[in-house]
Amino acid sequence: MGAVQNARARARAELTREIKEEARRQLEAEGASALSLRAVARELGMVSSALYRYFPSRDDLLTALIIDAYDAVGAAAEEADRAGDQADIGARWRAVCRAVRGWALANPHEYALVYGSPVPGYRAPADTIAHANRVTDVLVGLLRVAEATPAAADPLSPAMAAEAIRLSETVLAGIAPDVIVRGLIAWTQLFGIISFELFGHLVGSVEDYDVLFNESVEKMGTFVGFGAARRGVTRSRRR
Amino acid sequence: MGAVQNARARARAELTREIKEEARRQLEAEGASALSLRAVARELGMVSSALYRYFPSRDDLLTALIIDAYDAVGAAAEEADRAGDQADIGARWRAVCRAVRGWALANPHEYALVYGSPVPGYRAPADTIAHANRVTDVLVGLLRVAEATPAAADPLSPAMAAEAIRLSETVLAGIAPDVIVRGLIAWTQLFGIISFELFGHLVGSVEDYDVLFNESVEKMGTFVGFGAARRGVTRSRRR
DNA sequence: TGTACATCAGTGAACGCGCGTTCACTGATGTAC
DNA sequence: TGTACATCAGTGAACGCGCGTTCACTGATGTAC
Repeated sequence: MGAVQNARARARAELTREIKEEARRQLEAEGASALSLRAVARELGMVSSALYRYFPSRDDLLTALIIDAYDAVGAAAEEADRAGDQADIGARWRAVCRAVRGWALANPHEYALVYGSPVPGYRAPADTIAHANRVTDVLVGLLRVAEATPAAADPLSPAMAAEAIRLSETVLAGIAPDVIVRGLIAWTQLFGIISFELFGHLVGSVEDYDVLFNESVEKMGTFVGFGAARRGVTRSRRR
Repeated sequence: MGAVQNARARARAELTREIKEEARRQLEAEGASALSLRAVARELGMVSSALYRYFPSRDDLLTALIIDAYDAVGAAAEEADRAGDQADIGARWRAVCRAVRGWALANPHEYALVYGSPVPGYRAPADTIAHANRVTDVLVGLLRVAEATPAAADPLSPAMAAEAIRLSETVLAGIAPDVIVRGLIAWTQLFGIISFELFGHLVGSVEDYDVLFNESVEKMGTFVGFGAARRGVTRSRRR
């Protein structure tokens, strides 16, 4: 257990990383279901059976990639959230949305791996959940400091109110029910528009996806109740 | 070219339909990339090479399934739109949204086939576009009769306004720029929330997805500007 | 510091599998005269 | 209505391929005394 074994351990960690990197490269080229242990091994100049020293099966490699993807998008969102003025909730919302989309555009197949169709024949193990929650928790952090909207103007249905109140008393403690619901709607919209862009469903409508995305972020930010002075901020940022 | 050849042609059409049906069944079981000509043939009691009389390649079969899926969701939306009071735009929006979700829940793998991650190694030919547009056109029809919102209260960014004006003068003639943008946002939200539900990203938040979906439809309907008396209608429908 | 032993990474062959596609063929169905 | 010919659906064997996983093995790296 001295420095020498650490050397072996370090070599192991290094190769594990390289395997995942190569697997990620193949993901970009072919998609998740085409990911092949043999091809990864071939590319690394190893024999396919050697990979079993690092991952007990193909599915475990896939799981590792999924966890990495969730971690990457989560980290991107966290970083964007921390970067700016913490008091400017509108700016934080914008930054988080852009970070998620930026990561998705830079890593389209990893995005598809976790937010697209589930990989056929693959069941995600429970330990992916914590990693999936990282990015969600960033939104929850924002909702916690969002201004409560005048709910009376547009009340929730009784069933929805009951659900939202339950959440606001447990996992989402401290967030107004109306804000929870609006947050969920904005959150699904965010991933909806990113998926539509990535998967080609915006072709033939708008031409400049940046412009549409930014507008969408603005309007949904207002919808949730992220700040009022947002317009001015946005305008000055845009120029 | 008499009744007799029609018999042969009918047999051909029948088997073509059966092949697609079986393929769809396998889609449900395994996902798109696992769709196998040999398995389809096996299940139909044919030899695999016989399928080549009906589809020139596996990709062509996949294309046929994609076209059918787009047609099915499009038809569901059209029918829902036509079913109710044409003057009640809010009710039509609700009906269309529920029809899309209903179809998606009933045919999750077909939904994933067209709205999930693109199938690796497969390029959709151009003739799928017309079918993809069917469901979109239903939304466009609604936007055409939506009340223009008081745009001055929440103006579009200059770049967005330019894009939206271009659309309102060409493919989306007659629809106010602000309504176009809000329609796009609501549309991506609709598919975003359906995808999140189907792909398991709502697990751990809300429990009753029906309730959340309906609330989302209400709020996004208001957002776009589909009717003002919607609340009353909704409430009475819900009971 | 030196030696005996244990751990571990990587090899290479093999198993058993399913896939898409091609091709020459048989026999049934339809057409023309 | 009957016959010669053309069209078409479906067969069965084969090609060439890649896959995940197992297993007995070699040799290098690390550990204990």
